[in-house]
Amino acid sequence: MIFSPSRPGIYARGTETVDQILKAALAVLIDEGSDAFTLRRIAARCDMKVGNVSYHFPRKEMLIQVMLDELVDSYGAMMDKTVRRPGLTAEERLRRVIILCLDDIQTKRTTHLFTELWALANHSDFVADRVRVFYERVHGAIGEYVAELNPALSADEVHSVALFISASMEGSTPFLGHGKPWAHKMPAFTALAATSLVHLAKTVTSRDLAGLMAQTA
Amino acid sequence: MIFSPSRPGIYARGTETVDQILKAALAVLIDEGSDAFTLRRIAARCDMKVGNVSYHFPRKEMLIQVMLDELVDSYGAMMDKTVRRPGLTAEERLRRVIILCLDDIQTKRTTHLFTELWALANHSDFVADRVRVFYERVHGAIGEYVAELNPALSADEVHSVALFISASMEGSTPFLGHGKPWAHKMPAFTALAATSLVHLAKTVTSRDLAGLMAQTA
Amino acid sequence: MIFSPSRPGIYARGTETVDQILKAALAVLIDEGSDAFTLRRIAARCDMKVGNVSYHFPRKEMLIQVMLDELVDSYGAMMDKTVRRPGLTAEERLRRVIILCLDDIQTKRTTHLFTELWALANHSDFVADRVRVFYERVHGAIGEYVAELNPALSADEVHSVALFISASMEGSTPFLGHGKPWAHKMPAFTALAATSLVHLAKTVTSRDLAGLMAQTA
Amino acid sequence: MIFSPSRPGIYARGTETVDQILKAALAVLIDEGSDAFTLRRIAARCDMKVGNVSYHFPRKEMLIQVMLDELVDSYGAMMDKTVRRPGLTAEERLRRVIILCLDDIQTKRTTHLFTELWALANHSDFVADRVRVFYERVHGAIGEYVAELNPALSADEVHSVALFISASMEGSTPFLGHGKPWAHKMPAFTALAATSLVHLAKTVTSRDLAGLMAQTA
DNA sequence: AATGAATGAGCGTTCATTCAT
DNA sequence: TATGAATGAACGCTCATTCAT
Repeated sequence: MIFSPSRPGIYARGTETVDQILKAALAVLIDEGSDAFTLRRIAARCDMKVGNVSYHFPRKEMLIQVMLDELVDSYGAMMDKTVRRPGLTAEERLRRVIILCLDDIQTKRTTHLFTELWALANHSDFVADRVRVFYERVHGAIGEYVAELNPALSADEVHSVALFISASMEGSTPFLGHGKPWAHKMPAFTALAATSLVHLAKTVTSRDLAGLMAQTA
Repeated sequence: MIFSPSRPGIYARGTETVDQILKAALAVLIDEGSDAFTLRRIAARCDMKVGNVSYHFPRKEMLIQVMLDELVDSYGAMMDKTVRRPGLTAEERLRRVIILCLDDIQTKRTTHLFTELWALANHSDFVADRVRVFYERVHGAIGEYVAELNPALSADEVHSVALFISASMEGSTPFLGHGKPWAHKMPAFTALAATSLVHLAKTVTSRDLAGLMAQTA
Repeated sequence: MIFSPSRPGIYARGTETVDQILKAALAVLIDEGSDAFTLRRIAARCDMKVGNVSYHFPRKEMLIQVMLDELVDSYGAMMDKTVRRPGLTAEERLRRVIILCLDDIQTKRTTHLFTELWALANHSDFVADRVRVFYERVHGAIGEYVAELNPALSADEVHSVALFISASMEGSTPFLGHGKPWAHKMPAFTALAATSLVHLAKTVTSRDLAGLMAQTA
Repeated sequence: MIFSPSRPGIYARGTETVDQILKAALAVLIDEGSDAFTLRRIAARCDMKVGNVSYHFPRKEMLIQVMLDELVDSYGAMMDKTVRRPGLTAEERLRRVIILCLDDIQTKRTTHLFTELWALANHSDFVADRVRVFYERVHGAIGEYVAELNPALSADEVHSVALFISASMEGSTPFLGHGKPWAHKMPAFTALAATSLVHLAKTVTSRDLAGLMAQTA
């Protein structure tokens, strides 16, 4: 017996196969994009036949859902593990989140994956929901530090600041992400982000968040 | 000229039919996403037959290229028109750019379009190039005001700051764009962005941009 | 130009192709049965590619519907043409209908087709409807002669007699139809049917149709 | 014995599992039609896995054969039990057969099953054979009464009359069977059939069966 | 005896593209 | 210029069957 029966399921081969399919599916999405996200390419990527992929995931939709669930979990776990270390000040923790995120954005995996997910979320309620859940977690973590650094802010204001901090980081993806035109400027970007976003978290006031209804036209 | 010289004149942009096709194509991409971006749906959208779309754009790729060229032009023109008004200070202009961008991000058109383009740019050199050209223009404009507000910065530093400002705005797309989970918080986001990014432009120093090599793991 | 442009449609080839497809589809249903009624076999039968069949009939259901509509029409036309001849008595006309039907039942086409349709009608409302419409026509024609031969019967009684006559004939299909075990006894069957059903039409009374609620249990 | 001797005993009809499968298979054929007659749906219907159905019936064909064998047996037994009662005249027995058959035809089971079998018999020798065997039995029973009621007829003539009587009844299936358009007229049909077919059996002559070669066009 | 896993063939359908009209 | 017709490839999915467990 080659595979360890560490997962649910009677036969070890089955759960191993499911893992291979999920891994291959993610790889296809990352390496070839959502246009190429077909059962045939996924099957080819893990040396299987289409029918077998269909056997384990009777609907393509199911494969996508399991894949995204695991993906969001793994990103959440990564964040928790790296950030929630004892003995660090809120400021230091916020700085670490920022650096962690921007480092991660430089990976091909994250650059490609999240741009695909943002696009898919436009027309898929399921993807939109998974993306929302993930960022709720991220914004929640960032918000904790903001609240600690700036106790005068209301919960809603804290969330707005967290949104801004997160957006400032995520917005680097199409500019400085993997393979993007200004990827080489990520060090400067990271330095600026860490400094200015931490400074913002500490100094932002309710007034800054209560501008007039912003309109130009 | 990219197109085969055997059909001269076809791509004159004023042509009624070609314009209809391009308009329909953009509408499909925005309303239905890149999965649905097929010649059939485009043709249906402008009451034509598939064959006619294929006649005017012998390769689907050509349609995408012409469409994107026009798109980038139109976005660039919009920006120029709104921003480059006489009699405004650099600070006011920068503030206006920020408000303009964030307003625009709230439209379905921009929210859907740019998320799609960021994803397509992962695997299409042409899309990547058009996106790059567009943002070069945006960053150039922003950089002008930054340089004026903060003359101590080098050209490269100005560009880094412009990148950060632009990223902070673009990053709002998947969070507060059209139909996104926190769209209702765009007013607070805009107020915060206008205040903090203008402040950043005025106060950032070379030191802020020269942090240690940012690494965690 | 090979084909005459006698049918609607801009190009003659198209309507000719549609005819070929319909002919091939019917041939597959007759020769291979409803299990083999697939686009691929239909296409193969008329030397086409699957995509072309799909082009002319975007949904398989459409192909079935057009095929059945034409089929019912053609059977109806056949019946009308052969039966409604001038200068014949009602009795002679009824006899001719019977002989015509039983002759027709001996063809492979009719034997196979109607047994398939009866089965398909169990689970397809569309097929059930087409079959019903066809037999309404048949029963109507038979009823005319019955009413003339037996003026004492009410319209409903006439219909009941027509149903019986028609059922007596149709019931021969699985026994004496093409390739069926007792096909060789069709002459005797026809003689008996012609004699006894005409006799029935002339002599049946309201009383014969008003038996007690027939139950055995 | 048709089945491979390498798995002796599997086909003992009393086996619980095999019985469940056969029952489920029949139910699928009746309720969903031959299109839906797949191992998957059969397995689902008896809460088994496809593999288990395949284990008990290594070929789908075998399942069909065993199912049909049992089916024909059960119909034959039903007929024998109900009809062969002591102390009845031949005429009364014939009347009972007619009523029994027409009652039975009104059940969903018989309506659906026999229409399916007639169609399947077109392209399956095995089905054709089972159907033939079943009707031989029916025609034999009917023929007994006909012979008794009409001793002047030869054996072949008796068979022809039995065929006609049986066909008259079976032909009601697609018209007045379960869910068919004129199901509500079955009482009148039954009354007419009982009266006229018994009358026919008693009065038919050799001459009625020896018509000219029946041909029209 | 029963099931999970896997395969290869086939299904209806959609696609971009070509070509004659 | 515009369209009907046709093609070949690919799509997600279902099927009967095989085999190791």
